[in-house]
Amino acid sequence: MSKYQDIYNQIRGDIERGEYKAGSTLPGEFFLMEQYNVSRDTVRKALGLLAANGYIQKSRGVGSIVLDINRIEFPVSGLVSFKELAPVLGDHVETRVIAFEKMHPDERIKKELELNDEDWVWLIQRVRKVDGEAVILDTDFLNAQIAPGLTEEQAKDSLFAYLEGDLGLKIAYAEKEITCQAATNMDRRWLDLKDNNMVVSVVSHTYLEDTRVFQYTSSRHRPDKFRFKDFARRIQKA
Amino acid sequence: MSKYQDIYNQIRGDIERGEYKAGSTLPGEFFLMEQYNVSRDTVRKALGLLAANGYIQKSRGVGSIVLDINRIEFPVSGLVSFKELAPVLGDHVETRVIAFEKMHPDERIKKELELNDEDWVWLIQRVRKVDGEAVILDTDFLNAQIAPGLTEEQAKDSLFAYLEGDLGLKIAYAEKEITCQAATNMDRRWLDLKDNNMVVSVVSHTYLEDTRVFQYTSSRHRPDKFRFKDFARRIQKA
DNA sequence: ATGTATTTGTACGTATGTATG
DNA sequence: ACATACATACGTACAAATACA
Repeated sequence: MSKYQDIYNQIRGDIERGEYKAGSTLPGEFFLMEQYNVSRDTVRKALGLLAANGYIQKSRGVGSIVLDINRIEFPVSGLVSFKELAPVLGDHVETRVIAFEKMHPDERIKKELELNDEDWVWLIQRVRKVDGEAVILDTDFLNAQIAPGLTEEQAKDSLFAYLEGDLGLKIAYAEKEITCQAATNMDRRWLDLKDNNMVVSVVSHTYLEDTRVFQYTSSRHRPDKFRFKDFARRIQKA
Repeated sequence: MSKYQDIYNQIRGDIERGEYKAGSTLPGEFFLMEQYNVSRDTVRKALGLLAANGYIQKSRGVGSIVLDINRIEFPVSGLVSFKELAPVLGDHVETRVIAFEKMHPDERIKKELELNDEDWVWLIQRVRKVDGEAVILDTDFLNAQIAPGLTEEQAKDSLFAYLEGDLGLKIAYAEKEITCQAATNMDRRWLDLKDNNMVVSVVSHTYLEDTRVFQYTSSRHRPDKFRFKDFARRIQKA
């Protein structure tokens, strides 16, 4: 862990614990330099992370203003695994693995994961229950060349933990697309849809640091249980 | 415009025009220093912007790899006004203003915009037509203390252009929440919902650089025309 | 209205660390 | 073992926006 990440985590903790209150300004950069005994560059990198993640708003001539973190609740946006998200969703979260097999990709998956006919993929389907109701149906395709020794236990626990922790892979970024779609028979079979005839579809491609796609996921949500929160900064135009 | 923003825009243009091809690596930081005759710090700030916006993936010991920008199409995520988004949505985009008045806020709006009883807000309702179909119903509440002289013409054109251009306000960030909801009578009255009985709701608070909320918006979309794209980076854990 | 201090932003330079190939 | 490339961290100087006396 680098110095600026340490300082980021410390200040973030201070904000989350309310030691820096929403609406107040943080100590200035030169003060923080002394407090942490680092250069201004290091302080500014830490503050940059805080700004990017919605903890502060920096303003020239004014200072760094602490934002109201309660309003944002927690990053349901970003790139976070279901397991990491679970504490936010509620107390009773379960995952049931309904399919787990190694197979050759069909045309669609070959294209999504940039594979050839002779390559292998893992197909993993999981139903997520929150408070006893099946509300999310995840279908994952993983490049099996990248994660050859995957087990069903790991799929039930957390794919990300296995890939990052055990394999040492670096998950870098993802593209997601959210749309609404008519419920399919699969949706009706596995989800407690009640009288909903639509689902919210979140399709994502996940990439490693070397820019290889390793995961293609379709996540289908019961609409009344779907919620996506986003924190977006305005990009200055030319 | 600062040097690093210039360089960001130039390299971004080169990527969008295909002069740097997806999968290739950009020239190294030291090469770019010479090419643009700037310091490494300046080059790295430009590359940092490119990485944050999904144009490149930086990798230590390897270089900065150009990502496939066609896949992402264009930032439907982020903080972008409807007018700025229009070119992406299609050729025939119209806005009709169906309500425009200055009023006192009710309890709900007072809370959302952090106002008092005696304050004023603008209520603006707009229907967005894409290819002849009414698919989005926007309801905006604006702090009228911040934008006193707003006109219906400006509301029809672009609120952001007025606020940033004419008033010189700095729009900094927004929080958005996406959910699905049952269609209301208002939705059915103004939108071409066909046989949809739900809408996708995007509720957002928009903030100025001094962290004042100035806009609270409810944007209701016909589900089959709703699409949200997101580019998310993985945050390294402690 | 003016000047001064404060605060963040930009830009430059240098050195060393770390991962990759 | 070596060269290459990005990452971190230190330093300095000045610019630009804001706040306040």
